[in-house]
Amino acid sequence: MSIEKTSVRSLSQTVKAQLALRELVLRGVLNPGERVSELQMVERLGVSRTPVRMALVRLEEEGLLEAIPSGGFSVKAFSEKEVFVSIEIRGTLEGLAARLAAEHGVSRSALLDAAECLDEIDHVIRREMLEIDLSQYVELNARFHRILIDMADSPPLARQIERASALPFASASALVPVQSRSPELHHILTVAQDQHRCVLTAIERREGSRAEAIMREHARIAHRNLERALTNQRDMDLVPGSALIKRRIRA
Amino acid sequence: MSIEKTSVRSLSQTVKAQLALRELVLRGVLNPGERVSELQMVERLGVSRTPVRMALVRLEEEGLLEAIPSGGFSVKAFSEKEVFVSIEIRGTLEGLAARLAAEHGVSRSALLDAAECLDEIDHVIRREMLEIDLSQYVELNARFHRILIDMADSPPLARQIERASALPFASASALVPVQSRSPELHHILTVAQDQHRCVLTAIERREGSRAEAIMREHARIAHRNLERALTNQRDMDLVPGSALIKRRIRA
DNA sequence: CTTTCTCTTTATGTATACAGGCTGAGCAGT
DNA sequence: ACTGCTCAGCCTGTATACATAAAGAGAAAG
Repeated sequence: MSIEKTSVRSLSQTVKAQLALRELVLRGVLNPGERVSELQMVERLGVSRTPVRMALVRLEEEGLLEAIPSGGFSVKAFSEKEVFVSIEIRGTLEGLAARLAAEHGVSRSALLDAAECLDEIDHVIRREMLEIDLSQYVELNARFHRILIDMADSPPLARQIERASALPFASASALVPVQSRSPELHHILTVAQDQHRCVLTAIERREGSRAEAIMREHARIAHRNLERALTNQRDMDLVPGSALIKRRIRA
Repeated sequence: MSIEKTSVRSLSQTVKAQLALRELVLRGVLNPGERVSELQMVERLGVSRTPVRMALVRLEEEGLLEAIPSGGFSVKAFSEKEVFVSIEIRGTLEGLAARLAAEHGVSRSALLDAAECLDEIDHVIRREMLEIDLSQYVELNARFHRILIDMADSPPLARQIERASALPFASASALVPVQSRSPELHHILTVAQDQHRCVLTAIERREGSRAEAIMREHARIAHRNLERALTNQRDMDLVPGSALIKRRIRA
């Protein structure tokens, strides 16, 4: 988020390489399965081998690359099923976070922060039926999810969720833009926002099991969005990292 | 497992450094919070800076180290709560795996493999009431959990579980040895084994929700073991990575 | 006696040279 | 024409030199 504001000059070579390389992978410039040669990246990114190497290791950790047994890395390919499971994993972990938050109880101020965030989302959704500012929604949605994870107050869980969300198509608001051309857009956002409200209420009332169930179901909205994109080819460009998904022939 | 058989000579310098460094951290030679200097490790491990650096990055990914903002890494410290949550995360993910396996359905041969493994565990447990070979139990237990994860047939999930189990005290059979001196040993193993049987039955019958619940509860046996070790100081040496856990004063 | 500033020491980040192994192309033999 | 082998090119793993930034010690000033 705020890291974007940092000037490119101030970034370390490693971070620079990591960002550039991730972009290359996500945009599909590097094809899935293809080997990523260090030297080629050296001349393409303009940094030396050491930072490139570092970036490769970190991108493997992120799940965008995979290690080749004989050495080096290749661009990872994902089956449709793997994408669905990745979303399910994220939802499950967020569900756990919501349950922990509910069971431990959370501070008044955290609840107020969350509620305020939801009010802002309401404002974005209801402003006018048409022309919803999706980028604003995406940002607020991400913020709400972040608040929720903070409520769990468990660094290991936060870390694990972060890892699960590192896959470009698995993060909380990655697939929201898929609906941008859909007539159901307003409908789906309304449902999602209701889940937001419900989970917050559940946490407030210490209803752990309910909070967990809601967050799981909430993540499945992403399933639907993905399903939509897989059916309507033209919506696939709205899916981040779609270049990595190996399409199956669909009836 | 089988990697242990590989001669040290054949291992890459990076892997060698990684193993040695992990050992140093786990045995508490390096204290939590302490900075891990590359150069010191170079002379202690007998490899050059590059592999040491690589090992540091990988151990950070494992969760044993954490990056220092100004550069470098330090040994991570875990609160008791964080350890409990780490176990809960592992259990939750294994629960998801069990549910997926149940819902997708599993091949006959996988079910037979699992059943055979459980028979072997029975054999170990029932052999004689006293003197159970715990190391054998630990290995078979790990094998069963592995089979279960394979049943889910989801590389992303397997990967995530692997990550969650990377923390030394969070893995499936890490805390089993804590009971070695306990009179309840046989009792607890019996209960755990029953859960193994039940989850397998649930998967076979496609009872996804039940399979999930059982695996979650199964992981909570580790909670109990940890609680025991935290109460009885003398059992703490049986907890892997206990050096990393910052004890709270207990009433 | 405490505090602050400076200087020295040492840490990491980066670049690059070197060695060993893998891959693939081309050639020879069947 | 096909198959197997050899060799060359390239790629990664490793070591190390250099630059820059941080941390700590020591001295001087308040």
